[in-house]
Parts: sequence; structure tokens; C-alpha cells
Amino acid sequence: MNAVKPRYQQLKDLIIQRISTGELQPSDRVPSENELVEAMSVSRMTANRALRELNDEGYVKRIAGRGTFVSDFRSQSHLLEVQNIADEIAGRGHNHSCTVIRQSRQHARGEVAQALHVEQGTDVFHLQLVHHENATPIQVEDRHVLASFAPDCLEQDFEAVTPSAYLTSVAPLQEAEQIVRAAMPNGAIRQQLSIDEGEPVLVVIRRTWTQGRPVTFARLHHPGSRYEMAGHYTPPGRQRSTSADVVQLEQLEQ
Amino acid sequence: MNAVKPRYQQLKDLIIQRISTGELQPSDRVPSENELVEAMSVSRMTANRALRELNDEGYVKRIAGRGTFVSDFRSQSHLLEVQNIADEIAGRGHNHSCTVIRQSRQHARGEVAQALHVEQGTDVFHLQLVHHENATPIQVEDRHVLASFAPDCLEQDFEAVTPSAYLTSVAPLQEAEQIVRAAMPNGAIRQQLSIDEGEPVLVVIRRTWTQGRPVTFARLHHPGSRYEMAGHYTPPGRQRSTSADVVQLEQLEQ
DNA sequence: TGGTCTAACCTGTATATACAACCTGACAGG
DNA sequence: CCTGTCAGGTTGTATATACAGGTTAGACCA
Repeated sequence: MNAVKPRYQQLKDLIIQRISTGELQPSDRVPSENELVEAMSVSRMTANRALRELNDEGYVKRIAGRGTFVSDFRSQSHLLEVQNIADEIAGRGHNHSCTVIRQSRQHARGEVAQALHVEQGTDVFHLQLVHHENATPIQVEDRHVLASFAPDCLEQDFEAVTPSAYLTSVAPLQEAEQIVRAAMPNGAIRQQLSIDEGEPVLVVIRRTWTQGRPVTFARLHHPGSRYEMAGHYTPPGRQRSTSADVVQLEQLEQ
Repeated sequence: MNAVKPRYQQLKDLIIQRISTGELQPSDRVPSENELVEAMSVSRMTANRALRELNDEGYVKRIAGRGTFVSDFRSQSHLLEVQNIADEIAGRGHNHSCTVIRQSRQHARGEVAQALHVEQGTDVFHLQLVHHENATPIQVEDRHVLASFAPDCLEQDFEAVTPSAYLTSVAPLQEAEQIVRAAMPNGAIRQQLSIDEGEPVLVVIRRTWTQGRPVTFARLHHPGSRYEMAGHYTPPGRQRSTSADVVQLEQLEQ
């Protein structure tokens, strides 16, 4: 297990680490190939491979003639595409608002401790929020966050900044798991979403990882009649061809 | 727009085309780097880049010392992870079976024509199937397929081979879009899934593309009490660290 | 016959070099 | 003051070369 990592991988890890720790912020300039050649004593082709792969993976954006720059978090993989309800609502041109129901410190137990891979009794924060789209409730968020991960979680004003935005500012989320199901809501959820009896909810259970460790665990409830989840999947190395117009263009090019 | 593509990209396109047309089948051997050097008059580094990127993108699998081989379709991107209900059931060690309700030719109209980007009246096939997990109904599949894409669709025995498996054998699906929502089923669906009144269903509406054109449009209904959709998202270039054990190992390595 | 060793081929990585295209800012000439 | 040019830095691509390490088949020997 003591395999020496290839040098291009060492370069990638180094730069990813600088981004993870915040030493390099989005849109900051990353050392150029020639600077890496000097500083790290590698050939330019090796530095090129490291930066090129970081570009393909979305960590950085390269511009010929200008340099290499750290990507915005939102383009750092489709992870966050699905992540932030506020952006999704803003993308539809609607107004997002949020009401905090609960914001407290707790000891993890049972399901929560298990989901976060921690001992029973570990400190966690418990958030309950209701998100609105144009004043209509669209999501009830019930989230547990590892206290050691985000110590100042209780001081945040989540009516101004969504938990997703706050959490990604603490450290980049590197991995996510989600389970989607349809269910009937209990009374509390039904009231918070102000939906009629007999209407189902779309439930998303989501865990996110940072540095290989699960740090948050969330249950998201959405009214079945007012919310749907969309996803678009394109194999790597291919352009998406969503609209008919794009299809036309691609036909011509071939 | 008449930009000359770089040579490594030309190599990639050539090999992807050979795979798409079926000239190269899964587990077939792809020309080695040195063979490409000879045949295509490129340097080995250029051939290496083409094959390495195809490997990273999941099209082929490379084994040092042996060669480069076409991937199974199932590993050709997470697209199909979500795609095939039969594999999903088999993965749980359960038995999958399927009943054909309808298998007919129709003229596309309204929503279907619009979804497939074709004129009203274009020939399509209409399939209605019920999938069972250990004899319990788990999915009602209502699918429209472009007739020009799969002309022998009516001759298939979909109780033996699922539509997903058949369609990927006709041509690789290169792109997918899906919408997920929770809803209450109508009487027919409720009966086909044999669920109680008042139980919601998880509805997945999915379109898939081949060669930049939408070719199938499907509505999938699942019983809320017996089915959930799971997804795991990892940024490219990273290993997933799902279980606690893996986390332990990764900690030690750093 | 059975085991071993080697040659040939494969991928993986690393380097040095070269040329093209792109971008920016400085500088000279109108 | 404005404009065009040019130098220098940057990425993008392509080649030739080299060595390490994995795999396999066949030659070779006991």
C-alpha cells in the first residue's frame, strides 16, 4: 500500500488541497505550467497533464493565453446542480425565501449517528427550515450537521443564506448520496407545506461527504403537486444536445 | 466552424464510432497504442492520450501488459446505472419478471411527438409492461420508441429481454433526461401495481438520446411503499468512500 | 512431461523539445 | 490622444525518446 503516486497525481492532489483549504479561492489564479515546472521540478508535459485533468474534472478553468483559474463551486461537478433549492428557484426567475423552525444543538443518536458514522451522543446541529417559492412552501428541510465540521452553525442566519450555500463555504462537498421516494406526509409536514390531505410528498434523503467523511444528513420533503426533480445525464467527453436547434447544428457539423 | 479537430480527438471519435456501430463489441480488443501509431501515423503519446481519455470516460478498459478492451455497456457511464430495472433487481439477488400489456405501432401525437422532436403522425412503437420483483409488481413502464430507430421492435419478446437491454443493443444511449415526481395513481396504474387506495407512486419520466436525437420517451410508475431511487455522486477523479471501512483506509493513506 | 526462463508486447509514466494560437500590456508612430 | 505593432507569457497540441512494470506465449532445459 506504500505505492508512490505518479508525479502528475501529486500535483493534482496538491492543488486540490489548496482549493479545499481555501488557500485558493474561486477565480484565483493557479500557478501556470511553467511556474509548476520551476517550483516542482517536473517537465512541462507533466504539469500540463495535471492541470488539464483538473480542468476536465471541473476544479479549474483554463484559458489559452491567460492562465488557469479556480472554478466557481457551482461548476465543480453536477453535485451542486441538485443541491441548492435557492438557485433552482432563482433559475426559474422566482423569489426564494426561508423560515427557520428550529436551529439547535443536539446529541446524535440512532439513525443520525449511524448515517454520519459517529458515536451515539456526538454533538450535531439540528436545523428545520421551510423554503418558499414566491411565498408558497416548496420544501421542508430537516438537516443534521456534524458540529465539529461547522462550529459556528448556530450563529448563521439561514433565512438569509441557505444551509447549502453556508456549508459549501465552510468546505467543498466532495461526494453525495441521495435516496428519493414517494410517501404520504405526517400532519406536521402537511401543515408546513400547506397541502391537502391525500396529497403525496416527494422525499429526498441526502448525505454529503467532505474529505471522505459524511458531514451532513438531510431529509427534504416536497409537495407532490408543486415540485419535481429534473436531471440531465451526459457521458463525459460529450456535449449535451438538449434542444432541437442544437441537434440541427450537430447534424451539420458531421 | 471548420476547425480541424486535434489528432487525439480524431482517434477518439474513430474508436467511439467503431463501438457505436457495433464493429467493436464489448470485451473486444481495441488496437494497441503501437498499432495506432503504425496505422494512423501518429506518435505513441498521441495514441496514449486518446486511449487514456476513452478509459477515463468509461468507453474502454485498459490493463497494463494485456491491452485495451471495449467496456461492457453497463460501465459506460452512470447513465445505465439508473436505466435497467432488471439489473437493479438482480443486484439485490431477487428475481425479475415482466408482463407485456401492450406492444403496438402508433402514430405519435401531442406530448409524445413533442418529446421525441418529430412531426405529428410519425411512426412510433408503444410498449406497456409491468416489471415484477419476486412476483411483486414494482414498475409499470409506458414507453414510446421512435420506429425508425428500432424497426424490429414489435418482434421482440420483452418478457425475456427488457426494453432497456434491447435498446442499448440497437445503439448506445448517449444522453438521458429524467424528471421525478410523487403523485397519486389513476385506477389502471393502481391495479397494475396492486397497491391500496391512498398510496402514492413515484413517477419517472425519462427521455434518452442517441446520436444527438431523442429516440425514446418513457413514463415509469413505482409503488411508493415498495420502491426508492438511490443515487451516488462522486466528482470525477475521486474514489467513492461510502462505507466506514473505506473511510478508515483513506485516512491512513494520507 | 513438467517446470522455468526469456523475449515480445502491452500499458503507465516522465522528460525534452517544438510549434501554433491566444491574450495582455508596453511602446512607438501617426 | 489614439492606434497598430510587437514582445513575452500562457495554454494546446504533437513528436521522439526512455525506462518501469505487468502479461503472455513459447523456447528451453531438467
